[in-house]
Amino acid sequence: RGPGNPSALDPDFAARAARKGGSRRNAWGNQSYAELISQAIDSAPDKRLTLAQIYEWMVRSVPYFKDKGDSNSSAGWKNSIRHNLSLHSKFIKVHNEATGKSSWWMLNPEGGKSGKAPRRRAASMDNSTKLSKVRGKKKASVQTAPETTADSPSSQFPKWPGSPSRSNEDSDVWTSFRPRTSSNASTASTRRSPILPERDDLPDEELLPSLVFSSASSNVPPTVTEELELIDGLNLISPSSSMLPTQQSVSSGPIQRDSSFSLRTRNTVGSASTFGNSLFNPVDVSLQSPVSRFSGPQTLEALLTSNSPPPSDVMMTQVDPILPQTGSRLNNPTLLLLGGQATQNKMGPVDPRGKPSEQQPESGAGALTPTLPMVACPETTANLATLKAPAQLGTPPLLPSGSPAPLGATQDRLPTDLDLDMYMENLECDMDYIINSDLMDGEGLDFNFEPILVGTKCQDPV
DNA sequence: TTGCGTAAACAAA
DNA sequence: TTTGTTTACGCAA
Repeated sequence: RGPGNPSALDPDFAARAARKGGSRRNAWGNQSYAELISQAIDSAPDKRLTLAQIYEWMVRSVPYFKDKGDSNSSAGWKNSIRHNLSLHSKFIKVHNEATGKSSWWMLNPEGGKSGKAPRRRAASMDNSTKLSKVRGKKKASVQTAPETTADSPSSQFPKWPGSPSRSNEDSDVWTSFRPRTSSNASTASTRRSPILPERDDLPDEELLPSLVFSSASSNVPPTVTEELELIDGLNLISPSSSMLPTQQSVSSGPIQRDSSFSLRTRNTVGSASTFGNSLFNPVDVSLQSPVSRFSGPQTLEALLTSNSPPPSDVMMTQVDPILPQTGSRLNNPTLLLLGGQATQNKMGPVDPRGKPSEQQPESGAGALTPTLPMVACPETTANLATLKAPAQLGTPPLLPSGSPAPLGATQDRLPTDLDLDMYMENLECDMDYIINSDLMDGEGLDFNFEPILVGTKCQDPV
């Protein structure tokens, strides 16, 4: 594998190499593929292009590729195009509802971490690498029955296009999407297809909450469903990210979607202009130095103590949603988590999935608060409390060996891996609860349960 | 070491 | 076949 001798396989290599002596980095100029693709997408009226359209743009707009549109000579650079699209988190794939059409490719409003997707073979086997490997393996082995069962998470996502109670007129372009990474996540970045079945590939800390919401959203009235979808979207990037909303915001921008999600997101973000004309720069700044958004004691204090919604734009933009393994990113969610905890008494149950980073601002906006407690298992809340309380006292008995590195207001900061553990625990509880008290009961999924009863169930899930 | 270009394996549509 | 993901390699800065 791999090109031993590029010139042997790349007929343009010589020409390119020849020009390297000059000012050109590549045969077509100094722009990288990623930059060209960005340019192509940016030049599109809708700020989105299919792969084929990107090809077309290249052939049309880049002299070097003008005579390389035929399949004979295009394999190489098209492969590179695809490679770059997949590789860079700055590009996001958006499901194209039109049948037979390939996905839309858009620019990640958050800049995609200055291009590189977080799942490359950077450090040897960091979290992202592990995740990607796991995901890759799963993809190869699992990938089962996407969109099959009625109650599978996927069955709910097709609703996204129509956005139940909203306009359907644009359903063919309504593109539910998620960060590839998540990445999400995500995560992991990853990056994931908008198709929900890929949630099966999510690491547990992401999968579980997703299932929670999926189960809920597929069994609630449309209006509530929409709310939950919103949360689900948020949750996809949880426990700490805010990418999806941002992307939603952008997707609703150029695509002109009429969705409460996007509207709310805009409101939450504070100003859609954040991702308006310049899709990268404003957010890039926050990405490059996310902590700086919190460096101000006022902001931090507000996060930790204020009952009023903190600056929502901070909440929605400060975290890098794609790099859950990024320490700088995790710091913020940790703070946010604690911020949510700090306001727990005032605000009621804390989302067990540890995403007060979304909840808090949303609660302030009154948008999500009613729905979040629905899946908040009191036990997990209790666990959270038991975990958090000592931590807040500066004695983290349940903490892994990591040192919290207390400093000032951040003395509550927990080790990042603890965060994950906490998520896991909380999520497990959610799952147990959902499975045992709802799915197994066969009583339908009524999430409008009483917290007290829920607490009982959670205490003894079996 | 990192970013980039390139090739290629592989899978899904 | 096209699209998309991922891995691997070599090169240059």
